[in-house]
Amino acid sequence: MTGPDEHERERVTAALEALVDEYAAQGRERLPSERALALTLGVSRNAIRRGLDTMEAERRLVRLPGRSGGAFITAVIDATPIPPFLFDTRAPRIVRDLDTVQGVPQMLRAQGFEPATRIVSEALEPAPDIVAAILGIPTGGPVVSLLRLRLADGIPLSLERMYLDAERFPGLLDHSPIHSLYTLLSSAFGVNVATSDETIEVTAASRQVAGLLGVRPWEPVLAVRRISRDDAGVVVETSVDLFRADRTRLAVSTVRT
Amino acid sequence: MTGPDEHERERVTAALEALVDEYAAQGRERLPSERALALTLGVSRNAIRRGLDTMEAERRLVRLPGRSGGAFITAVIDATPIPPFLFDTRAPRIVRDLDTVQGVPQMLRAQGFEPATRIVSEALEPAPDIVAAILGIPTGGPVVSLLRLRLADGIPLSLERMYLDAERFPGLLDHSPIHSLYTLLSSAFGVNVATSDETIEVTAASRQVAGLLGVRPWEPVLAVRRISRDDAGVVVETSVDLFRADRTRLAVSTVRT
DNA sequence: AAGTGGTCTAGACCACCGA
DNA sequence: CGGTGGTCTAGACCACTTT
Repeated sequence: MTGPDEHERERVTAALEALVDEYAAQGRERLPSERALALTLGVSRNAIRRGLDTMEAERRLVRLPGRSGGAFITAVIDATPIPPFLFDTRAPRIVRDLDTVQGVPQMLRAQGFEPATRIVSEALEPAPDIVAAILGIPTGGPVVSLLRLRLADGIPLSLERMYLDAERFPGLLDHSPIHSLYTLLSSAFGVNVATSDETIEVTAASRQVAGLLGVRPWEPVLAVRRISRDDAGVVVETSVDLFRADRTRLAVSTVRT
Repeated sequence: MTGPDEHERERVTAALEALVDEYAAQGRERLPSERALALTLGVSRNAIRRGLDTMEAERRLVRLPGRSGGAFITAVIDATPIPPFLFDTRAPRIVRDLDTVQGVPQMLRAQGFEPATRIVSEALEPAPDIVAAILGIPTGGPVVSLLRLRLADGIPLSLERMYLDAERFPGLLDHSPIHSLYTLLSSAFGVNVATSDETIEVTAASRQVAGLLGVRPWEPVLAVRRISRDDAGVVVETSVDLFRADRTRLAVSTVRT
C-alpha cells in the first residue's frame, strides 16, 4: 500500500537498491543515468539524486562526472567479512606500546618520527569532581591542568589533557614549558611513576579537538584514559590522550598467568 | 571576487558561518528561518538548506521542526578541549581486559552480561599469503578459518575471524560448533596458549561487517589483531576481532620495568 | 491559524569528457 | 557535439507544534 500522500524516499530507495542488486548479480557495473531513472520511477531527478546520495554514502556506489561517467556499483571484491588483508599490520601507523610507561617523544624517535610538542595551555585550576576523586583531593582543590598537542613529523598525532595535584607539586608550572613531565617529576620532586592503568575507547572528536588534531569534526579518535601511580600506589596524575585514529596503532603483549 | 558564474555554496556557507558566530557571540541561539535567510542572502531556500545541512553534520546546529522550531546553534557548553567528564569511566561499556588471555564468554559473564556466540562460518581454506606467513606454513596450505559473532545480552558485540594451521590441529572442525576454542586446544591437542601479542586500531565497518554487528555501514570499529603462541613460542592462531566501538572499552595495566 | 523544517517537482545552467 | 553528474532556482505541499 504505497499511498500517494506518503514520501517517496522509501520507495525510491527500495527501487534503487533492488536495481543495484539486480545489476550486481548480472555483473553490470553502471546504473542508468539519473534522468533515465527519474523517468522510469516517475519521480524527479532530485529524488533520484537523494537516493543515490544515500547509497554513495554507504559506499555501495561511486559516481563519476563526465561524458562516460555515471553511478558505478561498488565491486563485490570485499565479499569476505574481515578479509585477510586486515591481518597485515605493516601499514605506516605510529605504534603506541601499552606495555611500557614511556613518553611520547621517546616513542616517536624510536620509530623514526620527528617529535614535537605544542603547549596549548598550562594552568592552575580548581579540580572538577571526577578529577578530584581520582587524585584523592577535595573537589575544587588546586590542580595543575596541562593541555599539550603532540606532533609527529609536524603532523598532529595526539592531544593530551593531564591533571596533577598542585599542592603535591608546588611550583610545577615554573618549569614551563614542560616537555618531559615524568623526568621533571623524578628530578624535581623525587616522584617516580611505577604503574599505569589505562582504558581505551573510541570517541568522536568535538569541533575544537578536531581543529587541533587536524581532522574533520566528529571523526573517530582513540581516547586513552590513564591513572599513574608511584611506588607506594599513590596516584600521581590522571590524563586523557586523544589519538588520531588514522595515525595510531596500539600494541600490547600478554603473558598468561 | 565572487564571480557570478561560480557556485554559491562557498558564499552561502561562509555567510552562514559568520552569522552563527555573530549569534553565538551575542548569546542568541536560534537562527532566522530558512525562508528569511534565503531572502537575505538572495539565494533559493534549497541553497540555504544545503548550507545548514553541512553545519548540522558538523554538530554546529540542531534543527527542530514545528511552529517554534528552527536552527539552533549548538551550545558553547563544550568550550573546553577534552572536558573533565571524559575522565569518568563509569559509562556502561563492556570492558575487554588486555592483561589476561581470556575468552570472551568468561569476560562477559564476569561483567554480568549473558554471552552468546553465533558461528557465521567454519571452513577449511587455503591460507592467504599474510596468514601463512604469520602461522609459519606455506602459502595455500590448509588452514581452519573460523568466523564467529559474539553477543552480549543478545546484542552483537564483536566479530572474530581466526585462522589456525589445519595440519597441526587435524579434525578440529569435527568438534563443531566450537565455543571455547582455547579449552578445546588444550584438552584435544595438549596445546596451551601462553602469550599473545595484540595490536589495536580503528577501522571502518564494511557493509557486511556492519550488517552482522548491527551498526551503520562505515561506523568505526575497534580492530584487535592477535597472534597467540604456546609455551615454546610457536604461533598457535592469529585473529582479527572487530569490536563495536560504542559498546567496548579496552583496559590495560602497566608496570614500569 | 500560522510558521517551522522536511520533502518533492520541473526546469535550467555548469564543468567535464568521451565519441 | 552530446550526455554525464553537480548545482541552483522558484514554487508547492506536508507533518508538526505553538500561538
